[in-house]
Amino acid sequence: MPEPPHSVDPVQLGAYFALVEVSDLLRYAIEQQLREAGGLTFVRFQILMRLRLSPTGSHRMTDLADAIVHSRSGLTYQAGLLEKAGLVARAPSVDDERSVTLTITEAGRALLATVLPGHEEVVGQMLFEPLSRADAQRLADLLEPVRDHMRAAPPRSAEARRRRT
Amino acid sequence: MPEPPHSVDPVQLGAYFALVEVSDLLRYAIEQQLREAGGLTFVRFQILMRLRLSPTGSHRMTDLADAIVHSRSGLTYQAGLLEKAGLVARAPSVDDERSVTLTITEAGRALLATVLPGHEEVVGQMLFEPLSRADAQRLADLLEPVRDHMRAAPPRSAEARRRRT
DNA sequence: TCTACTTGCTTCGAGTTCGAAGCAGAGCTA
DNA sequence: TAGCTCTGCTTCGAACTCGAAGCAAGTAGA
Repeated sequence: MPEPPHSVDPVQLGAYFALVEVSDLLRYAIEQQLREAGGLTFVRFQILMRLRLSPTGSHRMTDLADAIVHSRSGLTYQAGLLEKAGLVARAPSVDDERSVTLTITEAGRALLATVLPGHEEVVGQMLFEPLSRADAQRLADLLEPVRDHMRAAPPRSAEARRRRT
Repeated sequence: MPEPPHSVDPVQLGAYFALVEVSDLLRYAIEQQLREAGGLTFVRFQILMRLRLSPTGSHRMTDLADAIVHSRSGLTYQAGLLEKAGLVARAPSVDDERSVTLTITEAGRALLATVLPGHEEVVGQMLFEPLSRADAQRLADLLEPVRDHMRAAPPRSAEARRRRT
């Protein structure tokens, strides 16, 4: 007896495709805006944002790498660029000589302030214009558990997997 | 009188952050699986899938570029790799001598067949494990209008914008 | 405390992306 | 049909990403 052709749930498929395309187009639009408004990429913007949101204005390299970029080397590169641009200061950590602490500078905060209104506008127009407040709430309620699930479950990178072995 | 510090709607912020992180982690997990299962990247996988879904098994370069990659040159590069790997055939279009038509080969279909079960498993585990069927439906219902809105609204790329001018 | 392992970051090379520039085929207007 | 413009793709250089390898600082066990 022939197997049924193993069709995937079309609802899941629709959600999956929409998610991929939405995040792809959103990211692309964001990159455009950040580039034009302040010569930033999305990755650098995310690093600055994370630093700014921290009470101390700083983070260790590793923590940023895990959160934003999928490799340490990638973060080293970006940190170098941000430092060269004066948006961030790099210093060895006090407690651990190996560790490097990144701190956002005043120039970094200023650039964020410049760029943020446009950023919010793009996100608002692209993502939230077709969504009511209730829709946004529903979207958050759906995606936040998924995010937590993803964070918990799998090795985040081959590097992390290797280290874990 | 001082302006209120212009706080963004925290619900929207949560949905936005969750979306970015979910799609980022999902994409990364997918890349891993595709690489290990068949030496594919997500971009190449998407190109093959789109070709396979077409009744003729083929598409023009431009259509693929608009859908998957944000530049023509990026697609030229990927098409070259896929052709070299024998997964795709490249031929000038019949009706338009400038245009190039990409067609998936038997080898391409076979590779997709090899890779797809694992792909579905990853997506199922990462994205849909924490979601009920009804949740998946809700997610699709939320994101599909957003996707349509994004497709309609803005120039997709600087290249496209320039062309339009 | 000496040795072996682990951790945190950097350097390097390979692969991928984009936009600018360029070329050739198609289409339009006089 | 000659000349202009537009369109479709490619080539090129610059920027960015990753994983492997390497180094130095910390940690744990004998």
